Amino acid sequence: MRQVAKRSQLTELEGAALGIVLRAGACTPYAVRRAFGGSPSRFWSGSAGAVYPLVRRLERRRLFAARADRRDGRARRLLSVTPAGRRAFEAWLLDADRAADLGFDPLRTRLFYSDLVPAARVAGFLERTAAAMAAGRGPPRPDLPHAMRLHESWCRLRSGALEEFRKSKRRR
Amino acid sequence: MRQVAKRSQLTELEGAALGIVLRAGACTPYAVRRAFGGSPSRFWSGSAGAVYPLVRRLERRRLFAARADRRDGRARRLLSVTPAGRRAFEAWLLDADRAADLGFDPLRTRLFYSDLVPAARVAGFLERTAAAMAAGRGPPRPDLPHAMRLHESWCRLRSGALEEFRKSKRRR
DNA sequence: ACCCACATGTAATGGGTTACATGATTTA
DNA sequence: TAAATCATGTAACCCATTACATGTGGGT
Repeated sequence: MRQVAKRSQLTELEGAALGIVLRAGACTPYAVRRAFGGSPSRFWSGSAGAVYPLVRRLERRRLFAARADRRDGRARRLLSVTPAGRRAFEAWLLDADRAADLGFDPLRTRLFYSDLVPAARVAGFLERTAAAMAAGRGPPRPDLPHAMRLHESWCRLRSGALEEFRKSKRRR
Repeated sequence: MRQVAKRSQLTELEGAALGIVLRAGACTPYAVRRAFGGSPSRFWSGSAGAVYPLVRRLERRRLFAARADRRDGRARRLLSVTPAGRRAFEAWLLDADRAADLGFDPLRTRLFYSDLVPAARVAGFLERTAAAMAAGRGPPRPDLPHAMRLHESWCRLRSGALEEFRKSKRRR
């Protein structure tokens, strides 16, 4: 899965990066990396090779502004979102067509093809998956109540879908 | 978002491609493209530049076998899955750790940052998104009942999450 | 005749991953 | 003092996207 991005439209990663800096008020590219890395999905890894070029890209497009800061010896750059950046962020977030897209779910993909594998092995797989989901990393940003509710309700719904699938297999 | 793929581990796209050919018994790379393109998510576009090199890759790794076929003038290649291919497919599908990953959902991402946008605009966005999800492309592969059930239950789940979020906003 | 679907591919480009490189500060 | 964390970046690689190129077969 890759980013789509018609000319000048923000990618998912870029939109999220603007959101992170907007929420923080101002922060370093490193903090953006941490925020991505703390996500409960491996698809938001926040690798250096992704984040630093992304930040430079958004600076060139005047959506980020950066100022140097070396209050404590460390040379860091503090990012903030420009007015144009905020407008781009809102346009990205409020795009209902992109929001409606089903996205990409490794569990859904596997269930879709699970009829091609012996049922006994699938049953074991479903059990292990349910366990891994339950044991999965805790909720991201416990400091943000709305984000926690969202994370919880998403996990609950996914577990629900998995249980529904297991029941329908047993019934058959 | 990019594929992860530790050396010799199948990517999501590769696993799904094996699944498509296993289900068809034998089919052309073009049919694999169609299958990807018919997916309800834009993240499975099935572009030529993705599928043809992918097929060659899996041929080199002896997971696909190809034979030429020109029964009706058209020069086509018929793919089949080798025994090693089936083993790789099962290992890919039965990977509970990868299945448990939350994946990548454009709606979830936007809800996560929605507190940064004026509530009135978010309300309109949620309504448009609900409408777009309802009007979205129909279910994929109505010929496969298990796939249809899965698709339906997944859409229902996402709509449920959206409604839950809207209610929690209204309560506030 | 023309267009659409079938069918196979390549080239340029974009962008994410892994791994590496460097250095300061904090903590065990 | 050694390790972890903060902090910034680059280089090689992989792979998906867009756009292009080429040709056949069937329907209007």
